[in-house]
Amino acid sequence: MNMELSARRKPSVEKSQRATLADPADETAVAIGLNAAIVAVVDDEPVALAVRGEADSSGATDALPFGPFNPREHRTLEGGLRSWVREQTGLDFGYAEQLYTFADRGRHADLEDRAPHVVSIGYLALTQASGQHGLTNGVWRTWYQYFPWEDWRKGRPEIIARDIEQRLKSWADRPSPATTLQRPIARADRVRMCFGLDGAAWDEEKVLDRYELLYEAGLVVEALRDGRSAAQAWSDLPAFGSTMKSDHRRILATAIGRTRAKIKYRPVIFELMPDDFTLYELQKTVEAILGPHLHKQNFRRLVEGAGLVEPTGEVKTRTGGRPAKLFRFRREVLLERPAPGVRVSAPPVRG
Amino acid sequence: MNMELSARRKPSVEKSQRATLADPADETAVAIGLNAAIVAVVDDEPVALAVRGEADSSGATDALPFGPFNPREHRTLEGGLRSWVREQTGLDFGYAEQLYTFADRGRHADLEDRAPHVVSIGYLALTQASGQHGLTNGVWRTWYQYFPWEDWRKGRPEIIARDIEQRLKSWADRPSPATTLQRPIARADRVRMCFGLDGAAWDEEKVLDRYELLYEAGLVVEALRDGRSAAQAWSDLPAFGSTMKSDHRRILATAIGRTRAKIKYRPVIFELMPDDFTLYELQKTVEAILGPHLHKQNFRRLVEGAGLVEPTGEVKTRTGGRPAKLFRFRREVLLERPAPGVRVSAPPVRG
DNA sequence: CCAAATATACTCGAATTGAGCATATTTGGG
DNA sequence: CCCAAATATGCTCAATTCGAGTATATTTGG
Repeated sequence: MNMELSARRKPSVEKSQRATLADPADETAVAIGLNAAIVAVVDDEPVALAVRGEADSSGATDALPFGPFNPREHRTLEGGLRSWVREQTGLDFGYAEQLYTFADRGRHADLEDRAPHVVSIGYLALTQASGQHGLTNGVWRTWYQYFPWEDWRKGRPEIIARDIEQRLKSWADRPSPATTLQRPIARADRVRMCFGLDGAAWDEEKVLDRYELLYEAGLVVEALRDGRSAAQAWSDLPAFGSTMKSDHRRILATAIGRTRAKIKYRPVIFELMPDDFTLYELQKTVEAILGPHLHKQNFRRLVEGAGLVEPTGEVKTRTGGRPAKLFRFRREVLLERPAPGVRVSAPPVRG
Repeated sequence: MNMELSARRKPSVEKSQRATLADPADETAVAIGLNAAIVAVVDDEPVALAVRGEADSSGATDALPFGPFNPREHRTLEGGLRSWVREQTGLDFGYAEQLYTFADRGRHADLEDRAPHVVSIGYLALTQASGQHGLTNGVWRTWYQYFPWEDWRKGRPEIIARDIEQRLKSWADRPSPATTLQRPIARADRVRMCFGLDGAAWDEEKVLDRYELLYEAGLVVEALRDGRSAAQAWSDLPAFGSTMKSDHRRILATAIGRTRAKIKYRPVIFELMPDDFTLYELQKTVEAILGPHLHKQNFRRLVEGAGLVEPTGEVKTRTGGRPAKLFRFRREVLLERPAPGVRVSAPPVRG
């Protein structure tokens, strides 16, 4: 969020609107990387598709499927992304949306002005992991391998109290190098809000905020790799989740946060489901994404009442109890409500 | 949303991860344009900052402040954007967020493979129009100059029934060139949902969807400029709002939609307000953004009850009636609630 | 046939929301 | 000075939604 670097050159308004955009070989030329965070749910576990790349300077080998955008070959950004993913993993996914465009990575290298200028565009894709897709390469990895502090399925994850809380608080107490004018919320408050400490509520959507806080505090190895000064202040750090190549873990954090937010107001949860499913299977999938447990009876009332599903007439018998009716996504809901989604409000979990 | 173009070249996974990203002078090099949709509210009218550029092929002269991202000069994308805006307009804005990265523009030209490969990153900025800012260039233009169908302040705008509805419906009845497999929602349903026709509810957030529908149907002049076939099927078209250079109107549509959505769950409305304000002034600003009218007493209950504001102790006397208490934004709300915003639910306006 | 497990139906009080009525305090005109 | 008009503010009330619990139905496995 800091800016202001160059008032050195001052082209006129007209010049800026005419000149440089026309010649991609000049100093404003950059390469664009397309990156796919492909999300699925396998056995009630939220996963993302990772490929193995070469080890980079930090030793990271996991990467998201990615490749450069080539405007000669790719008609659209999303089309280019699909080509790369198909080529690298054999997967054809259905739903995709753009997440964010990152250009700030490798700041350390950038300052020395010899790094390639690469801009990353992150995408979120949702798919069914099992089924007809011909996955030829890549492996489904649980989210929590990269973000153990996001795993609230068995209550507050230990790593927060054991490894994170004290370090972040001590980082918050260190004087901030930048003036606080540009940063309206104090570090200590950000720590408290992001991680639900000292009575604040845990917000499962703030995945990116939490990752960036750990990055700023130098607690994830990417910070060390990028030469952030905060990272050098620690010694004997435990691992704060597996790392990934480049800024891929940041992109995955963005994807997880977006997924958690989006299923609440768009029926994208069904991208992760088979055609027919029981309401409890649907609930388990929602809980895999969101974390905390929902009230079963109310979930059913919610999802049926909103017209999101309709019974197929079949039942699934091997449930271990009374057979469950099978449902399918009711597509007509898209024509009826402006923002149909699984409007669950998880009970506030506080710390 | 169509894709799949090239399976011509098939580099291996390893090659794709190593080669091209490193050399920005190769065929994957593109120029990045930074574009700012700067939003304010002037006299209860929602406005955006426009600059005058040279007329392009369609005769458009209005543009958003913009300029190329230069990775040597600009440390971050947002920093580059702020430099360009300051240089072109003299304005320093506070709040900014990234909107979307567009690369599909000028499809016609792209096919002939001689257009520069430019990727546009759109940003939304919110600011107070009046006040200390030294605006040296550029002019505040009402949103509705570019999007007259979005102006519901006096009920449903005439242009929908007079110029849009029939044309869109006749376009929807024409056979679609692409197979419908990729496009799960039929044209007629999209028309109905986007514009709130035939009993569907008007959703003020779908600004981009509406613009893109008009673009696909060839009803905005950008479609003609880009050589879209649908645009050539019409004769004697009335003007569907003022056009803008390049894809700037699309970016502005994205900005308006995002602003309308965001004030409901983040306290960004206060970026548009002076420090002290009455609750009715706040309500008028919200209504300038969202359109329909809110229930005054409930708005007050909502905004006070949510802890978004606190009284300053002063009153504003020249209201034409009983003096109104002055309020200010209560920043502490950021530390209390995960998603504080003006959670207004406008009454469903149907057509 | 029964216990355990699961699915499904229904109830009930609390909280939120939509809408309107009532009261308070100004200004401006006779 | 008094009153009507205009605006601000306080309060009520019914409808709806929400969180949580109880009750019933239908299976499987011993």
